[in-house]
Amino acid sequence: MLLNKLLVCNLGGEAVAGRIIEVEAYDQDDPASHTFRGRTERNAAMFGPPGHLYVYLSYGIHHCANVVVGGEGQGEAVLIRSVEVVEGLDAARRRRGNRELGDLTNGPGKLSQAFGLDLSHDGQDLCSSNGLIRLVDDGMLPPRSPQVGPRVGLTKAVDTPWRFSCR
DNA sequence: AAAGAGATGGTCT
DNA sequence: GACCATCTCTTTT
Repeated sequence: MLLNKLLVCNLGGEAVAGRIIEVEAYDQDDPASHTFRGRTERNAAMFGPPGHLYVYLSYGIHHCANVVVGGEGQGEAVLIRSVEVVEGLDAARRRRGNRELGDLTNGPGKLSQAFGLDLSHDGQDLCSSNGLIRLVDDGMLPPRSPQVGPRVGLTKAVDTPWRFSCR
């Protein structure tokens, strides 16, 4: 379960951490998934070992971050759609053009920008203790039990109810 | 408050 | 050459 874990990044000398509050799942049988048509150069990380990062460029402008799940060769990942910054707010806001908190990391492209993530971080291990990008379970309980709903922002398989949030 | 359009570039056919 | 797992700004109600 990825919800309520912390994404911790130390990039460009600026540490930013955030609590994951919304995610969206993709697997190889999903027409909307990048892995639907098999392995390519771009989606290679999704077929790699779980616990690694998959970053792709969206609409030529934004970066989106996923956590690889499932087993190696499975082509499954979970897109991080929204987080709540708990550390490094100054750096996050500077990268986001000094935007208000409610507009800071409430979208996959926005949070990647706030955390300084880009294509160069594709495939990174999120579980190694000395990594610059990490996924941390701090044992905190979710403020709300997880909600399930249809996915958004897609053109295929829109109704597959694989969006989860605890907002 | 809601709806529409343009930006922009890597990846795949 | 077409397609997008998005965001922001502008226009319209």
